[in-house]
Amino acid sequence: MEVTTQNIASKENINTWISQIHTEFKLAMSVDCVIFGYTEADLYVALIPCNMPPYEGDLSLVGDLLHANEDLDQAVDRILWERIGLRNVYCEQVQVFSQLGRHPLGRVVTVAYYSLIKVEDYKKVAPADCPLVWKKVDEVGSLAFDHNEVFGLCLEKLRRQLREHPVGFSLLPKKFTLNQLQQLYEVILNMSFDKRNFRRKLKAMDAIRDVGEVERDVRHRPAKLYSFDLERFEASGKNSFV
Amino acid sequence: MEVTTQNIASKENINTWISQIHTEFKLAMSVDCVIFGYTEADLYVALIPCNMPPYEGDLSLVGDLLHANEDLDQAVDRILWERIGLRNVYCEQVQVFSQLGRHPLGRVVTVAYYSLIKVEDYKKVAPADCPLVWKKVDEVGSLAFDHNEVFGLCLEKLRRQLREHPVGFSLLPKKFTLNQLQQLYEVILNMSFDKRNFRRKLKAMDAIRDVGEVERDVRHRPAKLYSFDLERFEASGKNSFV
DNA sequence: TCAAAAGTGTTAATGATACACCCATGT
DNA sequence: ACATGGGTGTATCATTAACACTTTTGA
Repeated sequence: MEVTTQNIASKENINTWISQIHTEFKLAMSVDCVIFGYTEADLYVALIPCNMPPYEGDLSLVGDLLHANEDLDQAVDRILWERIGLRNVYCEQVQVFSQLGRHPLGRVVTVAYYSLIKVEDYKKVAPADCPLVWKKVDEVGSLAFDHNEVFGLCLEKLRRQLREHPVGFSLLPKKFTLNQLQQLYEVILNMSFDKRNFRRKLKAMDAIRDVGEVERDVRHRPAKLYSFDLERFEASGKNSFV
Repeated sequence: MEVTTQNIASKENINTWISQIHTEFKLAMSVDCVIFGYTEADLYVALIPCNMPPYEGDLSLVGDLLHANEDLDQAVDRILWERIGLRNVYCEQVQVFSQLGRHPLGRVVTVAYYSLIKVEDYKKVAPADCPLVWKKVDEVGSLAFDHNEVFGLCLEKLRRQLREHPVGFSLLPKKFTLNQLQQLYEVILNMSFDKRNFRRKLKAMDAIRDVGEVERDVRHRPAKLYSFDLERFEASGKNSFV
């Protein structure tokens, strides 16, 4: 930290604020969603062809401008509804990108969010004319704008959150087997876990509850079903999943 | 996650974007800085009296509008220079607050940052007419706008970062004693550590280097001086301080 | 010689990792 | 009966937490 002589701002008053807010500013905000799509085999990200010079032909994240009558969280919900056809999707704000010149058409400050959906849920409601492209997260090529940076940060944050918070359960049925849960962690984190250690740790977390049922119609020993128990997890004060 | 029928957005094209960016939007962005001031005894936060109805008389965080020719990081640097008289201050972006109606004068979306300075550095350059008020972080009362929420999140993030990243060294002289370092962790995290365990852990991190000197002019056994060694720390791949 | 803070090791408890076999079901 | 995935326990190692005395300097 450098210490130098002072340079005090001229004091603003209400009138300068009002005039600045209403006249000086012509700035747009957008939201860019890193929509992660989960399957039991892989983690994907939703991309769309970009039609804006100079990025025509590249893929970009799914985004839109913030409207005047909504806050950012509402904008994310709207975008997911309009583009993906899903509501009540798990979302997290990640970071703001405000670099001058990041958008070719003018001053657009964007806020990155990630969200988590099941690809199968999307498939049920996917529009025929929808240009969405799903790429495996480790096969994302060069994206439009600064979207590679945005994507990278969101993937990092997703993985950090998954390790420390009960984030993944929105991707499983209400009742799930422990193997489904482990598979989810393995796919998203791109690593593998020892089955016994994974189970021991998970049970010690007080986050899941045996619902007393088992799988049906499998041609092997049926697995017990569990459900996520948010109350018990929060009461236990434990943290950090794996 | 709820799956329902689709509601596809009408496709936008470049022209709609351009017109939206340039006409629909009249939105201001601001930066609110949670400026943490460190002394060897306490952690403070810098506040200023608010002169904006309906919050006249309350204290608020130090903030300003984002100017047209700067990005957010630059705005933070400018604010710290104008208000505090310091440059090259450690800063981290924390979160965006975009709730409708959060600002009484219009649509202002704010981005929260925290920054770390030494109170003594500020005192050297503090302007006589400057209305800055330093409050201990656990004695912050009710603040203007949504600034209590902003402050709380920034304090949380500071503490998380301090535990996991080499953040605190900007608050110490280039050469410091291990007790100074421990005191810093204790003050910011508001907890105490065992001296031997703290040292063992810190040395195991490969983050500090004995510079072969000792304190002068103390009326007790002089402590060895250490310096932070960023290169060695990054090379070691270790993480998580305490 | 006294006051004041610096410095240093060991033990116990806890948590993490590695590892292999039997079980229940459908076909 | 066999193929398939489900389910379980123990031993080792690494990490963390608790704890008290001697050392060096200035006054």
